[in-house]
Amino acid sequence: MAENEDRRVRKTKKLMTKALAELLMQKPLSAISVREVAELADINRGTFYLHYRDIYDMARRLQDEMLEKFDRIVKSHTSREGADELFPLLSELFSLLAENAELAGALVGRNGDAAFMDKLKNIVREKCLADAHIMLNIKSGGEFEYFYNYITSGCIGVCVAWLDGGMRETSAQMAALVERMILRGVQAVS
Amino acid sequence: MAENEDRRVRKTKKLMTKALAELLMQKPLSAISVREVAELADINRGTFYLHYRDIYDMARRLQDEMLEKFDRIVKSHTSREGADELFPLLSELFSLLAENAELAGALVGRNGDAAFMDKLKNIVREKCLADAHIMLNIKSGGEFEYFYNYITSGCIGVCVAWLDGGMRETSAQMAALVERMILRGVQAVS
DNA sequence: TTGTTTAATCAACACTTGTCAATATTTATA
DNA sequence: TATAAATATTGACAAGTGTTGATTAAACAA
Repeated sequence: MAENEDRRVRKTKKLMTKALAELLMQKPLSAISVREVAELADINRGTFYLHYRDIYDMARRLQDEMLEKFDRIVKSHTSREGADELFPLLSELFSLLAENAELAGALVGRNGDAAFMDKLKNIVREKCLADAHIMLNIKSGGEFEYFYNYITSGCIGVCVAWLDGGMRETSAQMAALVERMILRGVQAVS
Repeated sequence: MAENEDRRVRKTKKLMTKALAELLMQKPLSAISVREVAELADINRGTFYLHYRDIYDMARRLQDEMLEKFDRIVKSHTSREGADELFPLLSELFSLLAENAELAGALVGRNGDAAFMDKLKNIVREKCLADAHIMLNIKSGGEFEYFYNYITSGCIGVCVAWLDGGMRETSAQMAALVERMILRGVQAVS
């Protein structure tokens, strides 16, 4: 038991997830039927109901799994003294995205769920709130809101572009790029 | 045009909302069908689709409306100098609940949506974040998280109890009660 | 008040949903 | 390997879904 779940379960879920991700690239969740997912995943429709209550339930649970992974990484990079280096954190996050490129792209893309992105932003917000006074010289207060919205929305935009463009850069390259943009803005490098 | 919508639309939506609220008191959203709502509201099932895409769409939009009203009230009580009196704000919020007792009770009750409550909390959180240093002597930092979670969860609990118990107290009484509990704790009054 | 616009109803439709019991298959493990 | 346990498949079912076009009724504006 590699993942605490029957191999068949893992396989089935992976197939269904891939199918949902593909469909989400084409149309919103409300227009996707269980039948479509099952058909595209090439599993029996009844099998779907062995794992999820309905399409919305499936989407919500996949979102939650992603959020949890995301959160775990962010939290693991909170050193006791306050802030730590940005690069290792970003690097891990981009690796997470790369490992789940299809799903992540779908959740955050054209037909993504705004509520999901809000939750993502809030995780980053917590992190910023905790580190802002050390990591960056932001005084908090009104400025902080703009600061964190800028970073989170900007990052999501960059991630979408990266996933959309076929992930030509490595996770490390992306992490370095984003770190630089956060800390120094978008001035051209020599 | 009293509300910028055809009177028939207002009537239909009110009926559907009431029906959904009643059903939500009995079972979770995922177990409620469009047919049930239409039947209980005594409208044609087709009419439902004139207004909402499906059951989830309906619930989400009702939630959003409540959140917006809630937010508007909270924001309207942010004076320029920072914090203002707690009582008038609470009073308005309890009036809002009273005006929408059925729906509010359903959204926040046994079969309520955790995500909805989270959003509610976040509105209060913003408010607290803005006023904490003046309104109360909280130093921010770690304490703040506990502080605001205590207040928000506590308030939701009180509201559920109030709506559940048939709203025997007036909005003003509830506002006064909650204000006292927030500022001075739950010591008995003479 | 009258004419125009908009909303609600109704019946019908092909399709999807969620569930079931029976069965077959895969997995873990003794 | 043989066995028990867990998972997936199949086919079938009643119920619910979302949409349509034709019709009726209500609301609005001049």
